[in-house]
Amino acid sequence: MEGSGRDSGNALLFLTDEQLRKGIEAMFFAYRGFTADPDRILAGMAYGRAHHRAVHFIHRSPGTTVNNLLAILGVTKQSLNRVLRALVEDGLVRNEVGRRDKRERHLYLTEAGEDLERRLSDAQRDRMRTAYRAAGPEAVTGFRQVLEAMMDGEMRKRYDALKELKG
Amino acid sequence: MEGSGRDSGNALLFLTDEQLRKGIEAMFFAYRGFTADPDRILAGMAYGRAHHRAVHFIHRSPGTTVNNLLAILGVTKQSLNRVLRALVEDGLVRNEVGRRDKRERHLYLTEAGEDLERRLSDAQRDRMRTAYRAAGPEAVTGFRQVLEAMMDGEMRKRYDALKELKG
DNA sequence: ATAATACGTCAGCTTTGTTGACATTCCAAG
DNA sequence: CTTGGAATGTCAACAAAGCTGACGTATTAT
Repeated sequence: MEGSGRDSGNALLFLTDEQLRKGIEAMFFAYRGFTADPDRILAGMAYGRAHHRAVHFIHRSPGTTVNNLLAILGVTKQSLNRVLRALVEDGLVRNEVGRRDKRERHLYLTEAGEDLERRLSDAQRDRMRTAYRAAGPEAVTGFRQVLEAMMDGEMRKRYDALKELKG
Repeated sequence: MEGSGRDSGNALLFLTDEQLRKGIEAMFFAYRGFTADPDRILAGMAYGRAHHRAVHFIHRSPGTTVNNLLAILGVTKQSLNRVLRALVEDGLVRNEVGRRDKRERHLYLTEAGEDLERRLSDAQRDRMRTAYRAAGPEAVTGFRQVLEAMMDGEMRKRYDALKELKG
């Protein structure tokens, strides 16, 4: 039970097409796992992944505006509005007219919203934690490095902006 | 090379909720980048991500059956059939009745199919390569370790099965 | 002979994205 | 104060890609 391929021969072996393909497939299958648990929770209710994302980022940046959320999620306002309307109607999200700029709507989770967020992120964090623990701290560092290098320019900015908030 | 583990205080810092949240968000934004380039290519044609996935796995395992593909992609046959029909009609995928079991249809890419596959995977590989190069070989190892630990059981099996093919 | 498997297909539904058009509210510049 | 543009909300129509359920047809297995 041995080395399972230490790439020690060629220093650039990790850049071969084969290695890249493996990375691509790993990304595909892993993303499945990444979303599987929240998806299961949401399946029963009338919600989907889009609702999860909205709830996540509102929880993360309470008081964020619709436009902000739009840019982070990278969808159209019509698409987001549908999701947001459902969440507001169901009492998970609260809508507050801006004090300084009354055109803006600031978004907050209600208690029920925070409850759902917690259920979803607990499930997702559990999987992430298990994966992190199995891989170890150095692997985690590498994981994050590769992911950050893989982001699109615009998304990378958003990610960095988020990092500054609580990071 | 073992040195990682036992910094008494912070040894488990990578398992805090904050660290896990960062990982979750990195995964979200990175997946955006991961699919962005193929999406752009496919946008013009009448194809989408589903066609890309089908083409990818047929290229990767030529002669695979419909059932096989179904299990790898984790979708219903109706959903896959819609995609496959379009690809066959457009002459990108070839359909061959099984020699041993005539119920099975073995799937192959035509030359046009291989062309598209190459265009798509070149784009995706380029981004992956850039990310790999920026992060370095050790980061890549960690990246893969975390991803593999994040997969669902069933998907993990499929991923491992694929690995053995060209491993 | 019968049951199970592999595949295709029809019909209908859901989620989540898209455009385009249009109204409202409001800030800010002239 | 008027007006242009920004931020938001909403309507309608549509598309991609998933789903369930039902049914048909070869083919293979029992």
